[in-house]
This record gives sequence, C-alpha cells and structure tokens, in this order.
Amino acid sequence: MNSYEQLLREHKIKVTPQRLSIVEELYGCVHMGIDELYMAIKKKFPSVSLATVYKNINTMLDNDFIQEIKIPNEKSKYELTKEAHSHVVCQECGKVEDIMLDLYSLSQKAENLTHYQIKEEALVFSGICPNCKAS
Amino acid sequence: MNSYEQLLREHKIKVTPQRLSIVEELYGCVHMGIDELYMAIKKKFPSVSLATVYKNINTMLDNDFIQEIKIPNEKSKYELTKEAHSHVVCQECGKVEDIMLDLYSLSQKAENLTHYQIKEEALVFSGICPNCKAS
DNA sequence: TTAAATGCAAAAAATTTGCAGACGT
DNA sequence: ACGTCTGCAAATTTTTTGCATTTAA
Repeated sequence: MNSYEQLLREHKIKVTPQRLSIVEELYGCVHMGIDELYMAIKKKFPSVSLATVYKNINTMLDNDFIQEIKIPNEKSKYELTKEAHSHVVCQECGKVEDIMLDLYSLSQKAENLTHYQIKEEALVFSGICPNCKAS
Repeated sequence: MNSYEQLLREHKIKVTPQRLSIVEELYGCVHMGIDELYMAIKKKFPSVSLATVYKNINTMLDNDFIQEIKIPNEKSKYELTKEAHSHVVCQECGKVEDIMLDLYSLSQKAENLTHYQIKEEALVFSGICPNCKAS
C-alpha cells in the first residue's frame, strides 16, 4: 500500500484510482483549480468525469483532506491539508506559494478589537513572482 | 446633488437610480452578497433586474468603487472601497466586520521569504461573534 | 444628441443531482 | 454482499450576453 493510499485512509476516504490521481496531482505543495485538476487527471485517466472531480473535491473538503484557497480576482485553488499557513499569489502567472508566518499576535489583536472568538485566519498576499518580475 | 451621487461621480461612474440603491445599501461598512443586495434593492425598486445588479457590481469593481471579499466557506460579499483593512467573519451568522491591522511587517517578511513583490494583502479571520457566543 | 444603462430573455459557465452499473472493503 | 463511487446525462445555480428601449449628461 503506497503512501497516497495511506493518506486517504487516514482521513477515512475510500481509495479509488480517481482519488489517487487527485492526491498525486496535489502532493507536494501543489495548488490547482478544478479545471486544472480535471485536465491533469484526464491525461492519465481519460474516462474520468468532471462530476466525479467535483464530488471528490467536496468529499475531501468535508473530510478536511484538502483546503480551498480563495484568491482575490481568481478562481479558487485547492491543496492538501497541512499545518496552518498563508499564501502568496502572483498576479501575473497565478502561481501560489505557501508561506509560514506567525499570525498569533495579529489574531489576538483581532479578538481584542472585535470580541469575536477567532478560530482561523486566511491570509493571501498578492504580488509579482520573481519569474514574472524578470520578464 | 447628494453625497452618494458625488461618490459615484468621483469614480467616473454614471449615476442611475439602480446604482444609487447599491451605494445606499453598502454605505457605512455594510457587507452584502449579490443576492442580498438584489433583494434589498428590489424592495425599493421592484423593477430592478438581477442582470443589472451583476453588471453594476462588475462596473463598480472595475472602477475600484467596491471590493469583493472572498470568505472561506461562504459566498463573496461586497463593500465600498476604503483604506486597506482586514475582515472578521462570524462562522455562525455570517456577519462581517472591518478591522484595521498593520500588516506591514508581515508583508515585509513575505517579501523576504518568497522574493515576490507584494502589492496587497487579504486577511480574513473566522470565528464567533459576541452575539452568537452568547446564544 | 450620443453613448451608456436598463430589463428581459436567452446563453453560457459552474456546480449539483439522479441513477444504473462498477468497484472497494 | 453491501454500501459507496463512477460516469453520464440532466437539472440547478450562477453569471454573462444580446438586444430593443430608456435614460443620463
């Protein structure tokens, strides 16, 4: 049993070839949108249906196996769930990168200012990546 | 000429009753989704069409008159453009509040870590608002 | 007067659902 | 064997577009 299977089982998600393809695609800090994912999977798995991708994305979201990243002015992308982190997205090419930042004190400030009980934070920086800066 | 008209003109947006309704609804740190907005406007303006609301939202986004707020697990809401700020959203009732936080040093860190040139930041805290905590 | 906005209906895009057959456990 | 997943098609939902008419400047 390979590690992708293991990952799925740990989240109580039944292992199917289609689901394994999704994990393969997203493994290793990869961020993809539904269409990207669909087309990528279709290459190795031509019979896959878009509906199946949607269903599996929803299952995986429900089981906290993947996360949706909502990006200003762009469509959402998805990633495998890992420790909380923030994102940097390139406004030119759309590339997304993970970034570890300590948001604790900000979160504290937010609680003090609003009296909400803060449970999570979503932080997305937008800018220009080194590649796009060069060209 | 009232202040809503003025606001629109400052952003080079032609003044129409439908657009004035949108401004009235959003004025004063109000955050609303498309449907909410549509239904609110329909009350004072029964003939308004959903297509018009979409078109106007898009025009206003293009002209930087309003901003879209992408919220985890929820539909987007819109607000009048003002100085950069962050948001706190209640996971129970969906209420959104503005919050001023200094993200400068975080943004610097993000630049140092990723070598992106950061242009903007979107920060949304999710939690439970004081009202919902009480009940 | 002229370009742009409106409302409607239709079209397109995005997402979900129902179901028969296939598959995982 | 049982319940779940898949693929397909159809149904919804969301958003955009085309066009005739009205309206703002």
